[in-house]
Amino acid sequence: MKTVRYTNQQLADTLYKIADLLEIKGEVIYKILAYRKAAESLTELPGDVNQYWEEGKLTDIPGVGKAIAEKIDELLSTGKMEFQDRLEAEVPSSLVEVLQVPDVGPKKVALFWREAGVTNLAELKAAANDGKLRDLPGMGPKSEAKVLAGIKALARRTDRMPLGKAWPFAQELLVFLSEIPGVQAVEAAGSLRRMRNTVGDLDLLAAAPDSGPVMDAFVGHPGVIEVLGQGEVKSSVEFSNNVRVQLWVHPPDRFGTALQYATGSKDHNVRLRELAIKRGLSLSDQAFTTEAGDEILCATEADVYSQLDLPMIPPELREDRGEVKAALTGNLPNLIRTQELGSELHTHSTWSDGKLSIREMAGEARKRGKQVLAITDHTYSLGVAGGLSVEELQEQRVEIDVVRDELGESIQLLHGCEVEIRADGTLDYPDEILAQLDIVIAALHTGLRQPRVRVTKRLLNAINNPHVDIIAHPTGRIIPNREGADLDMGAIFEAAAESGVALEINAHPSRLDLDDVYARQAVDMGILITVNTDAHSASDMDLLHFGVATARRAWIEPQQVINTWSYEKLVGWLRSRG
DNA sequence: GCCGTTTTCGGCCCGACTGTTTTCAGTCG
Repeated sequence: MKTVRYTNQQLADTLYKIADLLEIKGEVIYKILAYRKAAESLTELPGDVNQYWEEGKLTDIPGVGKAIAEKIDELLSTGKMEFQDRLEAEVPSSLVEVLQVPDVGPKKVALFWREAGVTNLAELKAAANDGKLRDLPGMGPKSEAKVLAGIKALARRTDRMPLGKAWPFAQELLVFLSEIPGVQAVEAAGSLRRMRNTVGDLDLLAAAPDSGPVMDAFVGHPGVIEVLGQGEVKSSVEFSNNVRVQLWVHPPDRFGTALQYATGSKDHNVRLRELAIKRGLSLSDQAFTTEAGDEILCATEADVYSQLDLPMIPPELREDRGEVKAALTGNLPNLIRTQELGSELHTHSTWSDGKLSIREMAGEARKRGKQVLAITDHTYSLGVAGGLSVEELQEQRVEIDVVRDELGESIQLLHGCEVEIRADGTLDYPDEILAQLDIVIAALHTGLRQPRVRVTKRLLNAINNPHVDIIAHPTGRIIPNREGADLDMGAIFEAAAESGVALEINAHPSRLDLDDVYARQAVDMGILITVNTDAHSASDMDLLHFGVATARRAWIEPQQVINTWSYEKLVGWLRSRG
């Protein structure tokens, strides 16, 4: 009998904590890594862990074997885990916060705990201030000062930043780097290059024959407030906006291995190293090395992959989600590209909360090479966004027709709406009004905190309405502050597959909703995807590539996304839906 | 503790940087 409900994330957090405590305790590293791997796997799991548990399929989760499955089972059945309780009796769990301090790892935490009686952050700070750490083995005045600096850094450390913040800042720094004399190439690496929806530290690379002057110029950037480290190959700094940036500088003939290494992900790189080892090679950020000790240099990433007899794997796929196997067997997807999206199907005008008129939006869309633009303003329940009444919608239709006449064939305008799914699950316009529109998008904006069953039912109502063509930003999450609604995604996907409605990947970097994991699950079930900017202004239209990146992370190919279809095919599909 | 197109046992990436050391340990990515 089930007594406790844990979300995937809560369970993952428990496993992460166990890993931290084991590490402080001094367990063998591979046991710790196993717990972390299982935790990471849970955070990425598309389905609900409770369902795996109910079906007795916990060990189907990658990284979850017999031992961890038993512990999860105990926790979900009884709400307790004896292993964890015993561990916490042995190692104070408040030491986990001490482990968060930069430059303080498990060995130091154990040292401070066992030798100086430190059990939490406050005690660590007091001990460092009192000069009690400097005389411990392996410590000294500099290390003690580093602990205090680390505590300060921890206090001001912000969480991972949204991609929408990291991206423009990285572009700015890349321009700065590219202008340093001697620099031949620059590139952003890390999770930014893989286009994860949030980014921790920025990882940047420069190719230059002589790294010294580049490093000097980098740490001398006017925005740098602290140099955390500076070496020949790597330097690390903190900027005044609290963003930490690492720069690697490699000679041009080693740029390929360096870029591949720095792009990650860690797990993807592990897979590549395994392949290298099978070929008698070891792979590092510097080069391949043969067993005889000879180096094989790679100037480009394509060289790195080709050395392993692999096609180039796009950065967005490098998450160890089967991409290496797919590459080996010639089954990499033909990933969608931004320029293939000829239609923008979710935009707003001054009729509701947009900044531009219909005429101006059409001009901006045309400027960006669009052949089709749908105007989909909010409906009246969403008062804060100036939603349209039925009468206003009819007036808007008149204006659409006028602009259509002006534009001729240069761009096709669709008249639609983003119809509100009300708190009771009904839609804002009656069916006969929806039927008159070229395209209907339905979306949740309110009542996102309703209980799972209720909020899921609202969305199902919309999916099952024959006039609804698209579900916009399905979960309603806002990065980084707002969790999405507690939806039963399994039920949502089944209904969407059945009704043929398209699910949106909203391209705004604060949404990216559906996320990559859900989107991949959706297309695997044959559900159509639409990628839209939800533009409220001209500049919003330039955010499309974030949505496309999310689609690429979901292994999505062009034909699965309705925005790539010809106008005729798109309209045919819309008409067939009533 | 997990895992298997060489394996059910024996692996599990590896190098840069820093501060403490006189050759290495800890941390990080």
